Formats: sequence, structure tokens, C-alpha cells
Amino acid sequence: MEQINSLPIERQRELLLQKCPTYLETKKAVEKNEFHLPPLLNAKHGKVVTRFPPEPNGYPHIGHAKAAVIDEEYAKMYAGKLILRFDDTNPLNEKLEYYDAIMEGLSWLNIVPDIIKNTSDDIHLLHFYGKKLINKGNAYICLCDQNTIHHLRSKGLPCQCRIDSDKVLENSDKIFNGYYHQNEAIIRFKGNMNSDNTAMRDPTLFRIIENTHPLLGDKIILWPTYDFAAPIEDSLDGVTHAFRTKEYELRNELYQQILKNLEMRIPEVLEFSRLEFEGLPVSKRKLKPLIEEKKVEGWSDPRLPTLMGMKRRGFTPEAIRRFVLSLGITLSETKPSIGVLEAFNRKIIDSISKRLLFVNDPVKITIKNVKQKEVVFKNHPSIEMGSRKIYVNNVVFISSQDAEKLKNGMEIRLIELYNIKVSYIDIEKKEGIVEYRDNILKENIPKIQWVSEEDLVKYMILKPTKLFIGDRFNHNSLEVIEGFAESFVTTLSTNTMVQFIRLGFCRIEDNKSAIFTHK
RNA sequence: GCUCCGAUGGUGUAGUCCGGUUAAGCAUUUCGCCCUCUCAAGGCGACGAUCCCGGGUUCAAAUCCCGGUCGGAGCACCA
Repeated sequence: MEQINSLPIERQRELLLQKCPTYLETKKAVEKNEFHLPPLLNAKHGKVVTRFPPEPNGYPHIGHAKAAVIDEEYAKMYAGKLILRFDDTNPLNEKLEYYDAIMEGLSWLNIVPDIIKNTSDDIHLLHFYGKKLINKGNAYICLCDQNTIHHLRSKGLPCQCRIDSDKVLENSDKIFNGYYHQNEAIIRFKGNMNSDNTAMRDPTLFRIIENTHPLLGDKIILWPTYDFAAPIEDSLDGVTHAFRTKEYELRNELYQQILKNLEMRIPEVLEFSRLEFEGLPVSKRKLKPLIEEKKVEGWSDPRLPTLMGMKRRGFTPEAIRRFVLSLGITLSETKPSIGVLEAFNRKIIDSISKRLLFVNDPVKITIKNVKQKEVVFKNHPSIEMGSRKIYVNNVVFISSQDAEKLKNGMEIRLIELYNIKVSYIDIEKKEGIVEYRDNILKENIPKIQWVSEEDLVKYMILKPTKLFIGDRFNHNSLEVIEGFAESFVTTLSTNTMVQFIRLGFCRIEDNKSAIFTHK
């Protein structure tokens, strides 16, 4: 062994090849553009159950998409089941419209859960397990006020309620019978008040919230916290692998302890980092003011990282899925650039996007000595997507950016039309005169897009850019590009993806406008 | 403050558990070339990482050990 090990690596390899020729060939080639999640521990084919547990307290965003895709992908990978569970245990935050919004978001992502349920469906069960925990001496009723609790928790000291918890048992009945009101009493887990893990310092399991719940109305006032509901529900629902974002990491001990005390099955819990794009926060705290102050149009504004916004921007669910999978389930906290998502999206929409002509800030070009012409324009350069006819008399419009580069005597080609020679151009007046040259394809002359005076509509492209620069809202985050498009755009329905030649991919919004997706 | 977690090219990651098939794979970005009546897509190629730093163990360390640094998270009657 010593001898072999001390040989140079090349020699070791030679010897290895002689003795065991297959050993060095086991590495599989990585398929391009295909990303997979790593295998799961303790996962049996057909037996994996995952769950996506959003709280219906807002519109779903890219962060939800990441969690949902991971949950679904693992369920699929092991031919298991995916549960969608609305984690609706705080009537202060939840609204009916958000349940629907989340459902819509998922269906847009093509994620179809096998089971759909609400944590609130199991409220009586949750109460039952709460009582059980108290009876076993693993939880107690605490009557202290919040400041006291906070104070003692930070010092690692128990309160009198805890100390007396074995003697004072009647409070338990009282809290379940509705004797107490909001802020008067809570149920706490009997953890370890001086644990290093602060999540174990007797966290709250139930509290009283006298608000109307979107599903249960006013019937219930004693609501479990996430810390209690999540492990119980996961265990009861048969979840084998529970994924959550990494800020819950320290709660793992609690999660397991609760189930252990109750002698319930403990699922595998795994964490992944939150997903947020650079310059595009996901938090309601940052987004809501934008909407309230009308800086953006609403939750479906194409600048927003909400699923509705991203859909409107022209991102495809398939691109989002690939993107999420390419991220993996790492714990490292990073903010990927949206450019990666765009790259995935581009590859998907390229093959379904018709190529159209649009010019912004149009300059009127009169063409001398030319006859009326009809061009047949292919809808896609390499894929059979039909074609359309465009009539051209002797006036076309080109964009002023292109016009600026023109000089007298210069020869250019109007894409798919013919070559012209510039005889006069005035950017200020937005006009120019050119001569017809010929219709021979030449390699070294500029090719620019145009629209025919005979066949145009006024059109607008909304171009989203960075929402925030640093910490500040970018007031120029929605650029408006106005110009002319060929009238063919008006025949396309909302949501159609197109590519305006030399401009970029856009999603058709209506007869008058489109939203710029990306280059 | 205390506790936990992370750190691989410009960016996102694979590999780290079980040290040697790889001085590092993939994707993206940027740049070339080919293709193309688009500044798109496709094809080919290039640039780019002494794997946070310092020390140790070992014939051999991105991978193991110790000590730092930087970044993030938790410490709610939110989830």
C-alpha cells in the first residue's frame, strides 16, 4: 500500500487501468441544460410525500415558486405525493382571495397537488394534541404579559406560571373553553429556558386571536402557532420529507421534540435558502408601499417578482422551473441575477415567438423611383409558422436610433424589402428621402427594420427595468417605448409571445401595447 | 450580545459526508468564429477559480482537524 501510494498519480492510474479497467469509466456524462435535484435521504420510491405549506396572506411570488417546484419535483422524482396545505393559523393575516391567488399561481406553474387541504381543517385535532401535551406535562398555560415573557426568555429564566404548572391545572380547561381573551393567556411548550437554542426557551404553541377566520369565521379563537401546527400536520399528513427555508433551521429541535413528546412519527426536515433576485425584493414590507403609493400598477405589475407579475412580463413557467432546479437546494444565501432566468426563458420562447417589425420614435422615409410592392414576411426564420403579406408604397418608417447613423449616400437594406440609398435625412424633422437601389442581398450593408405607411398601427412597448437601485425605488423602472408596429400585431391575442426584430422578446398585452420581456 | 448556518471563476451552482478517476464539471455572462435578410436562437471555440485566510494531519486536501475573517439567519402571542 505504501509503495503504491507513493507512486506518481499517472503511474497509479496506469496500474489501476491494468488491474481494474472499468473503475475509471464510471463517471456519467452530465446532460446539458438538464438540472436535477440531489437524491433524498431515506426516500423510497413510491413512498415519498412532500408538502407545500404557504400561508394565504399575500400573492405568491418567486420564493413560493422555488419551494413549490422543489416539493413537486421531489414528489415526482420518487413517484410520491404532493400536498398543498394552506397554513392558515393566523386569522389576522389571512384572506380568502389569497387562497385563490396561490391556487392560480400553482396552476400557472403546472403544479398539480395530489391533496389540497388547510391547516384550519384540523383545528380540533390540533387542540386535541395541545391538550395531550399539557396533560403529559410538556406544555403549560402562561398568563404573563409579553414583556415579561420576552424579558425572562432573554435571561433564560422560567416564569411563575411554569413553576406552578403542575399544580395549577384548571387554567388548561379555561383556555380551551374560551374563558380567556386575546393577550390574556397562551400555551407554551415546556422546553428548556436556558437552552442555547433560543427557539427552545418555551415557545408559544397556542395564542388567542379573536379575529374572523376566512374559513372558520368566529368559531375558533385559540389558534396554534406555526411551531406547533407544522410538525403535527406534517406528521399526520404522512409527509416524509418537509422542506422549508433556512430561517427555520433552529426550529428543527423544537419540531422534533414536539413530535417525540407526542410519540408521533418524525418526518425528515430539510432546508434551502430563500430565493430573491438582485434588486428585486420579495417582501411585502417593501412591495406593499409601492402599490399603495401607486408607484407600480398593482400586484401584477410586470416589474414585480410576483407570479402574476412574472407571467405578465412574459416569463414561462417552464423557465421558472428550470431556473429553480439549476439553483439546487443549497443553504448559501445568494441573490442570483435575473439574467439566468432570462436565458432559460429565451430558449423556450424563441421557438414560439413570431418575428415582427416595430420602430420606435419613427422617422418618415420617402422612397423615390419605386413601385408599390408586396412582401411576404416569414413569421419565424427557421420554424414553419406561416407568413404574412405587407404592402409597401413609397413611404416607410424607421426608428430614429437607426436613422441617426445614416449619412447621405449610404446604402442600407430594409429587412426583407430592398436596398436603398440615402439622399437626405433630417433627424429633427423626423424625415428623410432615399432612392431605391436594388434587391440584391449584400453582406456588408446594415439591415434595419421598418414599418410600411400602408400597414401600421401606433404601438407601445412597456419595458420593465430594475425596480430598486440600492434601497431606493427606481422611478424610471418602467420605460415606455412608443412607435409604430405592423398592423399584424393587432391580430394577436393577449399573452402571445413575439420577438420584435432587433429589439427583443415581448408579450402581447392588447391591441395597442406589449410588455418587453428581455432581449 | 448569545446561538446556528454559509463561503468554489463576473454570476448561479456540481464536487465536500466516504481525501487520490478532476488543480476543479455544468449553466450564465463577456469575447471570437460559423450559420443567419435580427443586436434572437442554433453550432464551435476562448477568457475566466492556487476552491475565504492561516496553520495542522497525510505520500496525497476544495474535501479531514484546529484557529481566524467575512456574509446570512434566529432569539414574536408571524409564518
